[in-house]
Amino acid sequence: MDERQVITAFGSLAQETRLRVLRLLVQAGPEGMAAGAIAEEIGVSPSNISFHLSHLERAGLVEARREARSIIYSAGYSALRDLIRFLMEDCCAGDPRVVAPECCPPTIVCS
Amino acid sequence: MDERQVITAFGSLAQETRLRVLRLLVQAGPEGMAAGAIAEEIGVSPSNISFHLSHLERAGLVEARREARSIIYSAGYSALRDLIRFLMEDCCAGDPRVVAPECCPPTIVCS
DNA sequence: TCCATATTTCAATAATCCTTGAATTATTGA
DNA sequence: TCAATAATTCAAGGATTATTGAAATATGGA
Repeated sequence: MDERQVITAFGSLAQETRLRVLRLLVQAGPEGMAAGAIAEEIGVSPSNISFHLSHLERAGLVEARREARSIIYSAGYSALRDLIRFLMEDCCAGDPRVVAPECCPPTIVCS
Repeated sequence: MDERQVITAFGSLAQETRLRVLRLLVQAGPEGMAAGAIAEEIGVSPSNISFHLSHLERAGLVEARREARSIIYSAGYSALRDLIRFLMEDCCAGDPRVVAPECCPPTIVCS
């Protein structure tokens, strides 16, 4: 993941609708949700959700698959992982002497 | 950390100069760096680095302290932690049955 | 106090991004 | 094939944001 992709990804997350969509999909899990269901849940128009889902997809933060008439979106967990890695890379110059609890991102697990 | 703060924080990271500054400061560790040194390292004007450092500070992503004539900036590690937590909160609906490696952010430590 | 250093603030321009509704495409079932 | 559903694309607007250089503020040393 290069700098340009990371900037696009953070740009995606810096917007109310998209941030809500991504959290919704993170919570929904790998099964994902249809575009229409997302739009209804978030409370925006079809055209608007499409715009924001495209943005998130270009950033790699969500994945899309067709299922009958619907398009199902799910969170791009690996991109989220890469994003965090990019930010914290070589934290504290990798020097064990300055490693402190405040330097480290949390360990988060899904349960 | 509420939604508005999170959006401001991601907005901060969605810009080349600020992203580079934050990574530089994450790597520099808690000691931090003077504004002028950051500007020189990144290659931007004093006025420009000041604009971006203010943005990062408003977002809570960096902290500032005065030391003689310089103002020293350091990474706001706790805000970074909160950001990740906000994104991954209630991942996969907290259902252990759907927990999979792809749902979890990485465990990153500083060395 | 006076000067040099370090950084911030300000105003103006340029660029980017979000929203809206209408039109378009793709899929399914009658 | 025709109609209905699901989603995307397009163009125009209004709003937000980045960049620049000049002026202003704050600090430390002579």
